[in-house]
Amino acid sequence: MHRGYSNLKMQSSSLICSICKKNDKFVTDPESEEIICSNCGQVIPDNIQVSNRPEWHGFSILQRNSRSRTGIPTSLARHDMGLATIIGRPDRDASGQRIDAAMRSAMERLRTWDLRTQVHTSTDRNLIQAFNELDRLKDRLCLPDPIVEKTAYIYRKAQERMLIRGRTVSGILAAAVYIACRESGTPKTLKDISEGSNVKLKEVARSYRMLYFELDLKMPIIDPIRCIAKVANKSKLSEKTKRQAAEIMNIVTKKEFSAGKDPMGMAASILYLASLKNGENITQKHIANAAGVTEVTVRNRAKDLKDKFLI
DNA sequence: TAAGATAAGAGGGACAT
DNA sequence: ATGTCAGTCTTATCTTA
Repeated sequence: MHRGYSNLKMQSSSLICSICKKNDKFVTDPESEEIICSNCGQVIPDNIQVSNRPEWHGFSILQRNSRSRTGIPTSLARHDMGLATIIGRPDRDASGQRIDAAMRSAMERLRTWDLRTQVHTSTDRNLIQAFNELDRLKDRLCLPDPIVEKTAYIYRKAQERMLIRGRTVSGILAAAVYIACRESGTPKTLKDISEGSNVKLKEVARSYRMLYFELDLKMPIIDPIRCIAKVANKSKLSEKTKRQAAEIMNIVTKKEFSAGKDPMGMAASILYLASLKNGENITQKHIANAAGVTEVTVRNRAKDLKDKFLI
């Protein structure tokens, strides 16, 4: 059985993650163009110290090779957590001698049973199906590994509590991804996930609420500044506009004006107003598109903001 | 063509029955 | 469990500059 490495589009960059200080592998969110650390899942700020050195030193090629760690890491996102031993197809024994036909057929039988017992229980079969799907989801949504691990952890919990029965694997999985994103502060909307996973928005939302209650989750609220960053990057707005929008967002959030409003809608309209102030020609349509809300929402929010804050 | 206005409808939370 | 209500957002259509 081949267990491949992650097929996420890794980019080796000249950066090193400022949060976990360990990692120089990043994935880029194609939508928002945010750079995300593949180790800790944090979004990397644009202006950051550069250093692409590994955290260890190698004084010779030999040492270098011996110090780089290889092998399949253990992962919650494998039904056996990547720990299983698998009987291979050897035609030689441990000392390198060819093994005879009788032994080979015995090994073949053992191998068959070995494989059968590994995926024996319905739990295992369910997890295998789910994690295969998670693997595809990872590519579609460009999820960094820590989010994948979190998702797998949540899914396992749901499985343990027998919450999957009578519901679809994809629905629960999509909801788990959403929860994982929320927990790590990655601004992905239910809509993003619904579109990436071919699960209807309604079902993702329902599954999410179910998991939220059943697993007793405490969800951090979405940081509205993150939403600003996401929308601004996606719609290619200038840094200046972005900064001003963030300031406005801070004020608005403090006055609790944004309570109960869609944070993406707020972010979109604030960016719209900020870009007008800076003389950037940006249409409501463009910004609404980038935020995944309608023009009408942008208009209404913008109008409210103008009225209340006289911007 | 972009922006504003208006209306109908969906879906979910709060609350009462 | 079910119904109602206010508030939000979406979709669609029309008007205005």
